[in-house]
Amino acid sequence: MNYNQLPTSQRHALNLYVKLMRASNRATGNIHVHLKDDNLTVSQFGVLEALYHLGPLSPGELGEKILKSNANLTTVVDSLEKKSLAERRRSAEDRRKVTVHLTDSGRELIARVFSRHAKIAEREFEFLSAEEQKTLSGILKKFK
Amino acid sequence: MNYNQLPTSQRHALNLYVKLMRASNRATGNIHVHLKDDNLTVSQFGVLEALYHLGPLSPGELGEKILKSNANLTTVVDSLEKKSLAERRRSAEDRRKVTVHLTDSGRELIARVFSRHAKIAEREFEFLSAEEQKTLSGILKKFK
DNA sequence: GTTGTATAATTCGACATCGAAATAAATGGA
DNA sequence: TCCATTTATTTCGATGTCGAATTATACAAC
Repeated sequence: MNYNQLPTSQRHALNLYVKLMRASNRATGNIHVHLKDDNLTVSQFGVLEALYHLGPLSPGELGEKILKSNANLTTVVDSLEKKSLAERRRSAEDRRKVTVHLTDSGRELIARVFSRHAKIAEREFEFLSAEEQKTLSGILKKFK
Repeated sequence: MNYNQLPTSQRHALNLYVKLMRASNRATGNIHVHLKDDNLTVSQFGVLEALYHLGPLSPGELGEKILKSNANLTTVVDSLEKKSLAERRRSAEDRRKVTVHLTDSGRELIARVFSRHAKIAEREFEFLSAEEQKTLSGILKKFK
């Protein structure tokens, strides 16, 4: 079976889809490598980073940030608590609500890891010219 | 802690990274939804599709195609065999080698699912103009 | 032939992830 | 006040995924 039988627009869309996956996969892969040095998963890093830059958040909010299910957030936060990198605090006014806070050692860790992450991200894209990066960014922004 | 303290190039790279993840996540999410109708995971679909368009492949080759580990391929192929969508054949010349083949019902299924997939991919990107799609494709091609 | 090295796939153990069900707490009527 | 509904999170069960170790086979050098 051959792709050529497809309408052009579909063929182009499929190509675009594959390239998009390949690009994001490559990026994630490289991140993954450096996170392993500090024994963090991508999700754990995502949570720490969100807390670092946005302050305490609920599991629900964290799920939206890192694009994972609520159920999964429970596990991720559990693992961060076990490593004493973050902690849950239950709201006194509304006891259904939980906010997740960085601990001192969590903050110390994410500061270090994030700065490395930023450098790696920079390297990751430096094969594109500033112009290309700008164009790419402009187009990707339209994905909602 | 604030992003603004970072060098501009790092800030831009981080933004780009986030946008890339968001875009690919959105795409995968939509795929996922339609695959569930036929009880396929993204990996299972990837394998079926590769076999459909490229013919019989080894687990190793399939792993490269769908960007998953060899170990995982064993599981994915197992699940396809269990559903009688694909089957392993061991090479007679070199008995270490295995090739995975579509069964008739596998071929029938992937033909149907792939055509739906192509339509969904088309819809997925139609919010971008033909011009933008072309530009995006050109830049993403540079990711190797 | 025997041994060592390379290669292909699988097994194993440890997590990550999801959707659905369960739990807990707040809230807004009758 | 009590009940139904909504909201936030967690638990549960099933899969997916990885890296490392294992198994099976081929091949080359001696």
